[in-house]
Amino acid sequence: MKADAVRGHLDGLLLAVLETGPLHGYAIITAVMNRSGGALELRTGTIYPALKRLERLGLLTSSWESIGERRRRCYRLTDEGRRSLAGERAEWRQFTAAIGAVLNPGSNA
Amino acid sequence: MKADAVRGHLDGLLLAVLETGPLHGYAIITAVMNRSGGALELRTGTIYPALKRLERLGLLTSSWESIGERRRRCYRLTDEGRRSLAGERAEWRQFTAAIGAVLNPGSNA
DNA sequence: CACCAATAGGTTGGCAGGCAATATATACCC
DNA sequence: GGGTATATATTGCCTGCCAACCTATTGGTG
Repeated sequence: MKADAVRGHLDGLLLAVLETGPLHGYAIITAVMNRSGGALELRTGTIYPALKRLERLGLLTSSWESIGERRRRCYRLTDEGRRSLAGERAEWRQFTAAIGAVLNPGSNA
Repeated sequence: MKADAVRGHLDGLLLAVLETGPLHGYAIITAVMNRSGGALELRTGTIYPALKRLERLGLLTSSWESIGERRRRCYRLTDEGRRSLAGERAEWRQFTAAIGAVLNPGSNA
């Protein structure tokens, strides 16, 4: 997978892996990697600023969690985030339909 | 469709609409728009530099065509371009599979 | 005839946004 | 003590598409 591949679709990915329950940053990276079968390897420089932005937009909330001396920032979806995720999914369908139609005309896939 | 949507997939789109025969720039724009059902409206500032780049890479050749006083630059796929198109299609499948798996887990679509 | 929309080709500057690089710290195993 | 995995975070860069702009021909409408 070429670098920069998730450009424009990152928010949806982050919201999607948080749908089933709160996760911290590092777990989000591994979740995206596992779900994509290893194809998508997000970097910290990619997700931390993005998570911050999504929180500022009200789509996420975060809170510190302590495991002994260890600290994690745990992110969870807000209701607004859930609505936004639905929108991202709809946009994804339209996007793949549009590009797919040009790239593989007559495949109606 | 949000602006910037084709980011990273433009080359494939251009190669795809040229697959069935040579076209000039303006026709490429309308071809992409029609095939996508009006979803993708490319700008001249998007395609002309891209076509130039693809020609430099050897994936296209171009030639001037005159209709009376009217001039058109006609682009056609090279064999290398055809091979590249096959690659773009393969990458597109992998890309949609990866993002789709994260966005809609368990849908195996 | 004047005017406008459609057709046709092109350039330039800007900027969003993901990435590489870098930094820090704890936990665990050998 | 050293290496790897876990965990968070910032900075600057670069890619690449877009908006805005420009020129010119053609054809239709009032």
